[in-house]
Amino acid sequence: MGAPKQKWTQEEESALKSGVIKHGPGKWRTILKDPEFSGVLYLRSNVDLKDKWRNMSVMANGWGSREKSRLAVKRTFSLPKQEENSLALTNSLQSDEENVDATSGLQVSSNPPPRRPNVRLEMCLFCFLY
Amino acid sequence: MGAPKQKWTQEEESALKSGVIKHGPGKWRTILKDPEFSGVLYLRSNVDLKDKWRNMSVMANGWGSREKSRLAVKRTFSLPKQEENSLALTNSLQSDEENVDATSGLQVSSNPPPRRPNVRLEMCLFCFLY
DNA sequence: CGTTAGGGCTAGGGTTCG
DNA sequence: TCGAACCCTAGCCCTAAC
Repeated sequence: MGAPKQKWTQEEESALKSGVIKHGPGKWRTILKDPEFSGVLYLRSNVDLKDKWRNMSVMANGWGSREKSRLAVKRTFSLPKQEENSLALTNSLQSDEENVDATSGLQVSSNPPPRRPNVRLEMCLFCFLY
Repeated sequence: MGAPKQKWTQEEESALKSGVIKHGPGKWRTILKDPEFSGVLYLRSNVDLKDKWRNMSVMANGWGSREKSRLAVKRTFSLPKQEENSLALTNSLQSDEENVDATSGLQVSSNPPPRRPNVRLEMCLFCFLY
């Protein structure tokens, strides 16, 4: 196989973070085409960016489920209405509850509506911490 | 601790080998779901299959009980050529030239593997020798 | 058509057990 | 000490939805 496994370098991670801060999470293609990052990420696909961001986000909140802590923190919470470019980092982060899958009501905010960019809390959280 | 370490039986090993020959190495889930083998391997996971195949391959290469100095077994022979994947068990290891990244067809057997991921040389070798 | 979100799978390193 | 069995998870693939 020509590409055994392409590990992410520090530079690539940084570029990805910067890209997310600049364009917002979910804008993988946009980040990729941004001349500011394309030099570093030129051998990554938009899907790669998405996957890497997912991994980074997981690490950012759970920090290693080394142990047995079945955290399963499936925060499917979406942030209430928010624009692409400006990440609402000023939101208060609700303390982690034992949220049992939010199939029940428990909408975070007053705007559960049609649909939104699907910005997960952990992503913003990571953004916050980076 | 509740996990007494389940040693592989001869039947299981045979089923695994047959599965690899039929579906190709790397298709652990496929092998596991194949009714032909699921009866024998029903208490193994796809990861178990992968791990067992790794051990078997190592032994087949003779690296097993001789010197651990072979850290260089970091295979992935970066041979400029192909030597990629060839589950051409029905014919000899074909030596076609293969472009680096292409997802060219090249189906080998009548059972077209939609796409063959990494088939490492040692695996084929083992397959060949078994 | 192109893109993204999310689930699923594998590869490979690491760890445990015998 | 060594090796087989098992765990962890980054990276990658597949698919649906749009």
